[in-house]
Amino acid sequence: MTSSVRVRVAPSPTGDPHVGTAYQALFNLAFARKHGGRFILRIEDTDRARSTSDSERAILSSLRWLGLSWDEGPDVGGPHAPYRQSERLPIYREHVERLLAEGNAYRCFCTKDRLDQMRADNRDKKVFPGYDGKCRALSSDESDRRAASEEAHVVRMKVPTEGTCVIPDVLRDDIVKDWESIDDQVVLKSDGFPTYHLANVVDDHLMEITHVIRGEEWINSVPKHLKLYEYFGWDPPVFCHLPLLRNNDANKSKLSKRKNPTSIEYYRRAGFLPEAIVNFMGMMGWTRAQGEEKFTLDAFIQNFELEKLSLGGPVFDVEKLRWLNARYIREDLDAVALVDRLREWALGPDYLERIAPLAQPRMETLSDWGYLTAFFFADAVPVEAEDLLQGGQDPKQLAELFQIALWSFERLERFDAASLEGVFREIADKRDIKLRDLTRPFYVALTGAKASTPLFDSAELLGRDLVRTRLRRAIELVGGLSAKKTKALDKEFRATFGA
RNA sequence: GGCGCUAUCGUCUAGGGGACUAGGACGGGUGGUUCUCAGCCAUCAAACCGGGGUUCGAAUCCCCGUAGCGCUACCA
Repeated sequence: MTSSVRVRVAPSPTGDPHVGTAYQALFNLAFARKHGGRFILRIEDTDRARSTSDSERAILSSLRWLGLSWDEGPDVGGPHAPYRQSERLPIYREHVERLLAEGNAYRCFCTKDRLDQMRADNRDKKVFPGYDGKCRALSSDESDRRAASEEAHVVRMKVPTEGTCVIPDVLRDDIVKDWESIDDQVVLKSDGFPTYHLANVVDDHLMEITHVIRGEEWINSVPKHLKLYEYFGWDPPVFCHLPLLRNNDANKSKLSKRKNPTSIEYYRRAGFLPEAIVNFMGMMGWTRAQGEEKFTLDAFIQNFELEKLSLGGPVFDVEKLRWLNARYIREDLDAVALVDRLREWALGPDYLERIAPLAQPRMETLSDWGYLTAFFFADAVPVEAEDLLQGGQDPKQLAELFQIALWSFERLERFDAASLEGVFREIADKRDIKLRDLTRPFYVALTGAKASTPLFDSAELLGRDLVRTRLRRAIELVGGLSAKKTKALDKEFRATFGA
């Protein structure tokens, strides 16, 4: 019947490579391989403000490191290139024109203020806060005239105002939603870029995607997508919405970097093996009844059955990952292979030669290398609260300083020594603390030692993820920050350090 | 607030009307092995969210609650 299976993972390059992306990539890949189909990587960089090429590079390299390889993608090409949405703008434009011409979409000239006001009102009235359709009523003459005079506008698709829509899903019973609860979605932004919904549908069709396997957060958007398929006269793909990975906190909220390391890069730096990570992600979905939990990617693919996935959002439990990782180290590597892995990981010349200049001035003998640089090769570093508080620091204030630094680091475009120094100088200035008094506890938090290699350079080499994890741990060590306190501090931070 | 999804040990899960005294794994406890530790072995504690139905029989099907999550953007 249908042509062969084609699936895709479509990350948005707006941050660190997320384990959730890898999780979805794994399930898509397994489904494709199981059915002899193709697995495609598409970059959804339609958010001009947030997308970066650094992020795209990092995502590609992380997925490749995990061994989740794709058959078509921006780097390897394929019959439906380009695979980067920012390079497909004319295609989207053309489809938007068609929607407009056929009366299935309209230009909307409403201002942000008006929309905000409208949503606030609707929310107060406790009704669905969607777009009220003001510009839907515009005559085509007026719409054309205003567009011709270059008045800023978006294009919205028309969504029915009554009746119901059925969302089919491989893993659930049909989901029924009232059209009334669905917005006239913006499909083309005022900057000429498409929104996710339009670009996604157009590309999935053009790239002949047969099964859309993606995160649960998209379920509520399916009606809009189905409508677009209908407007274009296309057959929709099969939908399958995967549960979202969760934090190990009280509420089990959607996995977020505020609470957990979510960057694949962190796990790499912390010394996890790619095959263990992939195995672990495979375990989150189902396990064989009495069976072995350690399995290769090939075995996972052999036994893969999309329909058997369990739907409760799994907690990403690093403890269990550690256990699995330990088994891979013990059971799958001999001494030679282990040394190879270590070299690949951090004991190769690239990393060592960057550390060397920092350690060298402080070495009396070669053997000093060990204690001077140990923290570069660690995940967590052994620190006690009293080490952090030496010099009579107030624990609460110190926790705040760590947190402020953490937030400042997140805003940094480049995580390099110069930028880091800038952050510390700014904090010292704004908080009226001498730079050396400010930095002292950071040495301890990051290196586990009172004296060590220079802070800014060391932090750069450590990288964002390890720095973040160690600072977060330091905050906990000195007593933590309550949710309330964090909120207040965040407000103060935005006020003093700029929004 | 509205709408949607989900619900088995602390965690990942098995289970799809009787085989459930609810199984496995992580983590935890105890004991053994070992020069220490890790490992390994043995062993213990630990769950069907609540309430109603349906049925001879329900973790499994239905309904109602509750809770968690998600969506509710010119972010994806």
